[in-house]
Amino acid sequence: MPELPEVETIKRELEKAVLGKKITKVSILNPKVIKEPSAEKFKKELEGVTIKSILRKAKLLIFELSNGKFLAIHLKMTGQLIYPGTGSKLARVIFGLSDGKNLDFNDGRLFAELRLVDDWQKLKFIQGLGPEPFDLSVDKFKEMLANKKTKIKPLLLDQTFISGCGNIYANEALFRAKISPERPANSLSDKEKELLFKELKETLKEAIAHKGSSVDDYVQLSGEAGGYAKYHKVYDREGKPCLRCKKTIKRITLSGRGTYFCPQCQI
DNA sequence: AATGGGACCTGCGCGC
DNA sequence: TGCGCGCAGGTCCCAT
Repeated sequence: MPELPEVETIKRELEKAVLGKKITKVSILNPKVIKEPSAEKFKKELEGVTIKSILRKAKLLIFELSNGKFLAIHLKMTGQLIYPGTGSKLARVIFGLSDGKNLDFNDGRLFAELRLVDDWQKLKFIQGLGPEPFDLSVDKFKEMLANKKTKIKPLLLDQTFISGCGNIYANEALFRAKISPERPANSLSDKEKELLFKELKETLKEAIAHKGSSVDDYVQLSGEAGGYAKYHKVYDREGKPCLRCKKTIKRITLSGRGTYFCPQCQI
């Protein structure tokens, strides 16, 4: 489900909603989503602790807890955090809080991963992450693309290369930079690399400002939809006219992911 | 080394 | 109304 802007939205809302509150009860409705430690330990070690801070690293949410541990949540495709909880049939873990309300963790497809760990920085996923676009200089970005023969779009989705961008925003950034998703990364001119880098950051920033894109399952912490989907210029617009040149938007599959682009103005 | 396909799962929308 | 199919925002693993 969510990419960097969606996870950032949830992070900011969690800070307002649950910071300083105690987790009084953990109800595990489907233990499949708990990757470590065991479901029993997970419950035992979380009950009674206070939420001290909320962090985000790429698409990973991290709760810093008063017992020195960290709860790391990756929402993957369909994970949701909802507060106050509503007891959806897709709720997999329900955290009862000291304010009498629940924080629900929902996940239709059961891809999401919850981990209670001593040190989030040691997580394999974290160790493999490339830099977020906001932590990169344009020069470094250009240098990173220089030796890459891979198609640019799959490269933008490679979290070990650059982290935080997912399928929607990769499509959007390439459209805005007028670059074909199939171009080998090292074939981009300096100007194109600069433009792509700028558009990628701007797309992510705009998406954060609108509290994310509600496509399929993503919602804000309150359960409300995010507002950015109506500003998408190319994602999910197959068969519709390009907003720049009116040519029909095409959909292809690149490394297994739906890829939308304008065959005329993205070159 | 890099790429591609399948796996992990469930639910939804579509065409028939 | 019901069924089967294709599709889904992410990541990991394995084969080539």
